Amino acid sequence: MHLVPADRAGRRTIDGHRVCDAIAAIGDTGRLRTWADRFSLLADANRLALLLALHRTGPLAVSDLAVATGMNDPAVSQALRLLRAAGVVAGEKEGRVVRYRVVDPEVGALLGHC
Amino acid sequence: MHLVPADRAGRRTIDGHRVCDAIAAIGDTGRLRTWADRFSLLADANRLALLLALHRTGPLAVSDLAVATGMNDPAVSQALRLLRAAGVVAGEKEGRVVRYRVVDPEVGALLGHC
DNA sequence: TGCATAGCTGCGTATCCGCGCAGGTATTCA
DNA sequence: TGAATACCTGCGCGGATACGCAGCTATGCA
Repeated sequence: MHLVPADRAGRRTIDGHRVCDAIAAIGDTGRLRTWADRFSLLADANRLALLLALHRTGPLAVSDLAVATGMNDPAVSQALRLLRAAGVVAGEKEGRVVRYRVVDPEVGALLGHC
Repeated sequence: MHLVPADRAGRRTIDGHRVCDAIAAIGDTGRLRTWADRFSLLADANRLALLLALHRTGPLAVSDLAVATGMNDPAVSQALRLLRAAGVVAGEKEGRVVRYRVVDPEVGALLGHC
């Protein structure tokens, strides 16, 4: 049960076994980063507004999102680009209109809490 | 059904009624900010590690959290101060040791997803 | 073909935030 | 009483980022 990495093994602890439990509870670093990044996408009020609108009312065009949130279109575009790069939303082009929707089920579940 | 504020009423829309639906879906601005702030607390890998450790293994001392996460104690203290100010965690002093735990049920529910 | 609209991109800036470092306070024990 | 320990705080820096502005591309229509 020596889950403490070698570079921290010399440090004093209060409850050694609970430290090991905590390390096990934290789990893989990559998984941790993935979730932190996911939460980071929801941590901005404007992005959260966009995602809630898409999650609850279905596919919406960029202009409509801009009007609904009070942002101007470059800001909406930039936010959507970020979310699209993260695989959270996807856009479907119909003529010169692009309608976005939420495609990440994990994020969808988180949005269900708000 | 004129949910569009006066200052944006002049802007063009693709689907006017869906814009109103979206505004209703976004809801109150204050509630939006509250949730964005909540997600913001989970958006940092180190804070998320602290919270997961506390959530899954119960009360832990600051030093033990520092060893478990690889942070040094000032960083842990500062993170815990932030979380305590937000009402997410609470510390109980026993002698010269302070053990923290998660007290916000909303955040606890979010941590259950990771 | 010419014009208007929907959406995207690059740039510069202002802001925020997490962390390391040094030092301070409180509690325990010899 | 003095030393060691657990925790907290202030300061300063480096990095990330969200937004406004200007300009670009693509599609539809007269």
